[in-house]
Amino acid sequence: MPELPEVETTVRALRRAVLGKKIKSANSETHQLFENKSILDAINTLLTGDIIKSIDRHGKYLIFDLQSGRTLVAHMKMTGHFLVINKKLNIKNQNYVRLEIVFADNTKLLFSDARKFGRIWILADGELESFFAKRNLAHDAVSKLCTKGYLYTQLSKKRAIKALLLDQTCIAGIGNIYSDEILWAARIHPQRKGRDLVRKEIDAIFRAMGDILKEGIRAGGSSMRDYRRPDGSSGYFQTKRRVYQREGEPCPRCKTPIQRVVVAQRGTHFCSKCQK
DNA sequence: CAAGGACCCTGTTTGC
DNA sequence: TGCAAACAGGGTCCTT
Repeated sequence: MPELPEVETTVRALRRAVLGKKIKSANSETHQLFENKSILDAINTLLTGDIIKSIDRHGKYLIFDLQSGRTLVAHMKMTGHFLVINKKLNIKNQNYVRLEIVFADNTKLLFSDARKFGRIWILADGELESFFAKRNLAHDAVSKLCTKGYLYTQLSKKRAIKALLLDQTCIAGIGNIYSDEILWAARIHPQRKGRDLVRKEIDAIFRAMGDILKEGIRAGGSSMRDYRRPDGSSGYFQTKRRVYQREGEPCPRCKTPIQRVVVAQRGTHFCSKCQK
C-alpha cells in the first residue's frame, strides 16, 4: 500500500537510477493504466526520444518532468511499484509488468501492478497545476506548506479524525498504515471528530505526522505485501509498526490488546486505553 | 457538507 | 483437504 514514505523512497531511488536518461522505447498492453484510452497506442510515440529531467512527488503522486515539457504522472495505488533493471540489477520477480520504458543505455524502468489499480497520465506542458487542482489535492504532509496552522484548518471538520487523515483533499500522502500509526503516536482515538480536537491534540498529531512519516522514509517504506523498492528489495517499516494489523497484540506502551474497528470503510487499529 | 456504497482488480485469507 | 466466498485497500463517483 504505497503511501508517502513508499512514494518518497521510490522517487529517491529513481532519481539515482534514471535521471537524465533518454527514452528509447515505451510499451504497455494494459488499457486500464491510462484514463485517456488513446494513450495506450500512442505511448511509444509520445515518450521516445524524451529525457527525464527531474523526478518529484506530491502526496502519493509521482511526477516525472520531461525535456519536451510533457509530464508523466504516476499513482501506484494499491499494488503498483516501479522496478529498475540494468546490468547490475536483474530482478527475478518481474510479474505483472504494465509499462516498460527502455532507455538509450538499455536500462529498463518497469511499472509492475498486480491489481491494475495504478494509473499513469501524460500531461502537456503546464497542465500539472490544473491536474492537481481538479483533484483538490491538499498540501503534502511533509512539505513546508503543511504548517500547524494549516493542519488545524484542515482538521477542523465534523468527520472522524482517521477519515480526515486519509482524505487527500485534507492532507496529501497519508494512507491506512501511517494514519493508524500517527494516531497511536499522538494518543488520539481514530473516531474522534476533527473539530472536537483541542490545539494541544492537533499539535500532537502534527509532531507524530512528521516523526512517523520520516521514520517510514528512513525505513525505505513498508513492504507488507506488494510494495518493493525499485531495486526489488523490501522496506522494513512493517517491522516498526506499533498497531497496524496487530489486532490482539499488546500495545507497546501499556500492553492493552490492540483493537480493530472499521472507520471510513478502512480497517483501523488502535489502543483503547492510551488513545482518547 | 457528510456518510455510505459501488466499482475497479486479483492474491490471500477465511469459513464451511 | 478443498473450494468458494470474503477481504484487503486508494481513489473516484454516485446516491442518500
